[in-house]
Amino acid sequence: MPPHRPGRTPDRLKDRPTWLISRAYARSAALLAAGFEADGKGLRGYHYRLLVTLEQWGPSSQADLGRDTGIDRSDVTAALTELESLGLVERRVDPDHKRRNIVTLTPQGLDTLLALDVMVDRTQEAVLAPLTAAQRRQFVDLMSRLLD
Amino acid sequence: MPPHRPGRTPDRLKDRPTWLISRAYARSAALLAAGFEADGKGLRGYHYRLLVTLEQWGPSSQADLGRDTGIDRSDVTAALTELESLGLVERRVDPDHKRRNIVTLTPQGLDTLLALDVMVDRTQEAVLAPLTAAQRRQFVDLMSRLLD
DNA sequence: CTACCAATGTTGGCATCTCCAACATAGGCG
DNA sequence: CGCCTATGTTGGAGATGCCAACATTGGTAG
Repeated sequence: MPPHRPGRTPDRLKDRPTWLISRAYARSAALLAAGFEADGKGLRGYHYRLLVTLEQWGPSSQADLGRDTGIDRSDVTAALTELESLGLVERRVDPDHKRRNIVTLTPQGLDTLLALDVMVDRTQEAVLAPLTAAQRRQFVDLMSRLLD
Repeated sequence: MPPHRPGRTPDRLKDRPTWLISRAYARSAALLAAGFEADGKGLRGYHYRLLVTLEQWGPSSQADLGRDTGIDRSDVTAALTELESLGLVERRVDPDHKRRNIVTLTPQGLDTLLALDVMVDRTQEAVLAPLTAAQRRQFVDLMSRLLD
């Protein structure tokens, strides 16, 4: 996976945040995709985000999962169907609000999440490799501000 | 355009560089897409990257353009065909290396590029809005290091 | 209480970006 | 001369992100 062999990056681009962000995303997404691929269960970023969110806040509605993960309602539906067919989550109708589904993480779902965590952490290391520890802290700080 | 109303971002995600990068990319890409859309010529990021690169280094082969922009050869071909049909670039066979195309920016292509530059610059401002001037410099510096 | 409005889950579709495989052609190099 | 590589092209694929439309369900304003 050769993410942009640096040919000759034009001046107009090389300092533009949108360009830097898009290049960093390309690299980071490729590394993550390779990690998920190596894992072999056919899961992708959307599934991981959903598992993480369920572990953090427990049973949630699909709409909440969408807001928490930044995934569109329709894509939440599709990803959950896949997770459900793998036995990693369960869906049931909320008895108090019949229009709502309550999604629950299964024990197998938690196991899978913990295994993926290891891979994801290794990927962070690979992405941040060029930075010192202090620079990494700065990076996380600045990126967090950017998303406020 | 509501890019991730911050529902409740899980702790596992909120400090992970890959997560931050993907969220920043989603926002930045959406802003850029809106800008291209408003511009109305049906151009997208690939076209802009190619125009910029041609302006910077003059006539180039498609393979060089691909390396410079991080765009796959096949996608360069498609995007150039669109730019050519709009009269923004010209393609001709290199007389010295008949397997190679030399791509040239037309005057209309330059005009279009300059107009897009204005929009793209405004977008940088929108993306970096939450940061101070000093933080913006830090951000560009750290992101550049990340891509070395 | 009723009528309207909002939220939810679902289906289906679309655009962009990225990458890959295969092919024919043309040059370079042993 | 024969092999290997670079180039341009075609066709395909997957991941991400969005949007529209719909039926259902709840809440709320009148």
